[in-house]
Amino acid sequence: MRTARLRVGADLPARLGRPKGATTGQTRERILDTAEALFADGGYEGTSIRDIAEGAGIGIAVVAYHFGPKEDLFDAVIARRAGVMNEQRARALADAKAKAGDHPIEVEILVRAYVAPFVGYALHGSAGWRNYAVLMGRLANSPRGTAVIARHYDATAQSYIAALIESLPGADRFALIEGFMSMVSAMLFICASTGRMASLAETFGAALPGNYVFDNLVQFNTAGLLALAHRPKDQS
Amino acid sequence: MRTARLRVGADLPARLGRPKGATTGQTRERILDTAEALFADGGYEGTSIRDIAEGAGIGIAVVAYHFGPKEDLFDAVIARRAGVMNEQRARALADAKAKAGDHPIEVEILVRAYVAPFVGYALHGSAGWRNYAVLMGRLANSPRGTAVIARHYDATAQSYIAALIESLPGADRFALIEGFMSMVSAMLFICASTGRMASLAETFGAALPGNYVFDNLVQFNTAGLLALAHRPKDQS
DNA sequence: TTGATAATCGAACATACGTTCAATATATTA
DNA sequence: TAATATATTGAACGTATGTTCGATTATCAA
Repeated sequence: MRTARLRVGADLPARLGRPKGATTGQTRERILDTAEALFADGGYEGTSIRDIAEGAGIGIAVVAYHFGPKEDLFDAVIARRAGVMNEQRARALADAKAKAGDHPIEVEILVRAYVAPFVGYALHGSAGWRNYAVLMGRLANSPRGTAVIARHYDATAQSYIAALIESLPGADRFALIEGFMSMVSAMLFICASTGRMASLAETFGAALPGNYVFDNLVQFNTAGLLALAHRPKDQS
Repeated sequence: MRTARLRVGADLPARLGRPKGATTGQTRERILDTAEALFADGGYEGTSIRDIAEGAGIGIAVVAYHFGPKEDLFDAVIARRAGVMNEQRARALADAKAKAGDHPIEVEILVRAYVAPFVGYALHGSAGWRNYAVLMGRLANSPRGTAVIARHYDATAQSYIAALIESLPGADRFALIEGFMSMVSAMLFICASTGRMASLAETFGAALPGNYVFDNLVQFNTAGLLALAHRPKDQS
C-alpha cells in the first residue's frame, strides 16, 4: 500500500542470523519510533506491519518477535510515553495542591498543569513526541483509540476531575466532566494541527511564536470551565 | 475482517440480472446509510467494501457500479448531509445578522447558531444523522478526514470566523481562529461520545436530558472566545 | 568448550482487499 | 416491437495483510 517513506536509524547488516552488536533495546526503540510515526498519519488499520518493518530497516518477523501481534505493538507505542506524561501531570497536581494549602486550587492553575506537559512535548519536543501528539489526537474519536487511552490515562484524568470538582463546588458535576472532555479534545486537536504547522515551519527555518498557542488554550478553557460553574445545577 | 453486523433495509431478490422494482435512488441510499454506519465505527481503512455490500444486502460490484472507487463513496457519504448542515448554518447566520442590524452579532448568538444544527442532529436526529456525527468526529484528526471536511465545510466555517472577527474587533485574529477550532473539536468530541451514550440509553428506554449538553457547550465556548478577546493582541 | 538463549532472515500460509468483467434480467425509449 | 440503457449477479485478478516457522548467527552461562 505504501512505498518506502521513512527510515529510522542506520541500516543494520542484512545477513542471516543474529547481527553482531544487536541488543534488544535498540531494535525495540527503532520499531516503536517508526510505528509511532506511521500510526500517527495512517491510523491503526492504515498502517501495515510491513510498512513499519521497512521503515525500521528490519524484516517483518522481527516486529512479531519483539511485540507479538499488531495490537500489542500499538499498545506499546502508547504506553511508552504515557508514563512520562502521567508522571509530569501528577507532579504538577501535587505541587498545586501543596501551594494551595487548605484552599481549593485555582481553575487556571489546574488547566495549566494538565495542558502544559502535552503542549510542551507536542510543540517543542522531539520528532517522536510530536508524532505521539498527533497520534493521540487521532485516537480520541475511535473506539480502539478511546480504549487504549482509557487504559493508560484515565487514572490521571480522574484525579484532575476530582480536583476540579473541589475547586468549583457549586458546579454541576456532569457539566464539569463535559467541560474537562472539551478541554482535552481542544488540546489534542490544536496541538495536532499546530504541531503539523510547526513541523512545516521548521522545514523552512521558521519557528512557532513561543507560548502563544499554549496561553490561548489555557485562557479559553479556564474561562469555559468557570462559565459552567456559574450555571444553575439541575435542569431538564 | 468483520462478520455480518448490520443490515439496512429488506433483502432484495438474489436473482441474476436487474431486479424488478429497482430504481437508482433506493440502492444508492441504502449503500450510503450502511457505509455511513460502518465508516463511523471502523474508519475508512477499517471498513471494507465487502462489509458495506453485505450490510446493504447486495453484491460488491453494485457498490462500484453506483459510486466508483472507495474514495468516491466516502466523499459521497460526507457530501450527502453536508448540504443540509451548511444550509441551516447559513440561514442561522443570516438571521442573526438581520436581527443585529448595524451592531455586531453577540458571540453567544454566533456560537449557538453554529453549534445548534450539529448538536440537534447528533443527539436527537435519526440513526443516520447520529452515525454521521460520530463519523465527523473521527475525521477531525486524520489527513483524509480534514481534506474531505475542508472540501465540504470550509466555506461556511470561514463565514462564521469572519463574523466572529467583526464581533470581537479587539481580539487577535489568530487567537480567534484557534478558539473557533477548539469549539469545533469540542463540539465533535462531545457529540460523538454523548451520541454513543444516547444510542445506548435509547436501547434501555431512557432519554438524554433535553438541551443540557447543548447549553453547556454554548456556555463553555462562548466564555472561551470572550476570554480570548480580552487578551493583549501581539506577543511572542 | 559446550549448550542454551537471543535476535535476525527469508519464505510461506491463509485470508482479505479494491477493482474489473462477462452474463443476465428489467426499464425505457424509438 | 425492437433497440438501448439501467441495475444486478457471480466470479475472477492481482495484490496486500497478519502471522508463523525453520534456518542461521551471535551472545552468554556453565
